[in-house]
Amino acid sequence: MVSAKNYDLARLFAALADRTRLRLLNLMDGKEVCVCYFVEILGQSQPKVSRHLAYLRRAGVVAARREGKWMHYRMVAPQHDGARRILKEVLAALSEDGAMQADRRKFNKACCAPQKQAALEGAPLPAAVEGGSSCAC
Amino acid sequence: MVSAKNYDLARLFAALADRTRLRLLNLMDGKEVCVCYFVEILGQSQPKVSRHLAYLRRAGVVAARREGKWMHYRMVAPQHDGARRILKEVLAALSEDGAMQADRRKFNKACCAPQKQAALEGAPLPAAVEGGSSCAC
DNA sequence: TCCTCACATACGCAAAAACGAATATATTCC
DNA sequence: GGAATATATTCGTTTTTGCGTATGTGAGGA
Repeated sequence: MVSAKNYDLARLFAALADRTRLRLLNLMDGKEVCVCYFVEILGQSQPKVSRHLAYLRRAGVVAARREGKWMHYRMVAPQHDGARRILKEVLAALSEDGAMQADRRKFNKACCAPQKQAALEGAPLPAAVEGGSSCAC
Repeated sequence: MVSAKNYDLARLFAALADRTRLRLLNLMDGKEVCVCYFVEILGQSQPKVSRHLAYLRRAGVVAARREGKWMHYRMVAPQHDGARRILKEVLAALSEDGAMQADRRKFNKACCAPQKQAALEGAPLPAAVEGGSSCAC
């Protein structure tokens, strides 16, 4: 794929320059995830999560899809070669971070037994996105 | 080298989330550069350049060395494996950006004939840093 | 010692970002 | 149609960032 010229890297980094957004991206890695899961796993207020997702969407890093009452978010690979490579390294770095691993563990647990968490009763399960793997259960 | 645990990636990205700072890093790639060169090449005010260099220094991305009246800046490879890999991809991406290439060309021209630019008369030439290459003249 | 040069920092301001709280919107269910 | 649910957006405020301008600092030269 050919790189789009004049990609705004600074804008990409601004999107990455926030811990909450990095946590969201870490959870979205390889999966399409419902907002309610983000709220549950991060333990942050719904408006806060929603605002950060909107920021990522405006920066072109993620895309959203509606399914009934639920919204699913997934990462989108940038057209720009360099940006795509950077993002790949970012996700790799996140996967080695202790706090991010804790988020993933919590996510898997919730994903395997959503009925245990009142807020996730009936919510659509995260689904693997092309090239990614879903929950291990 | 072992990754330092709990590296603050968001902080790194904040340092990268500014076009002026990306231009500075692009020029510093593989070289140790005097502040006066930055000012000349970027065409920005000296306090502005100095402030952004200070920001990068506080973020641990660059280090400074005094030589008489002059200050030389160079990049420092982060201890953290992931951060180092990310930074490497960032520099690679920058090197493919049109505006960054223009900066580099201007830099090489000034470096080869500093006497042509009044502001660079007598200023110390950029020097290659370990693993980098200096000016091509 | 005083002046100049190269650079750093302080100050005041404007714009952007982040947040909690409240409210709006879209969809489903009854 | 009306209530309930999931999510988005707005509002007011506080914090952070970036900038121009002015000033401070350290080193070298006369």
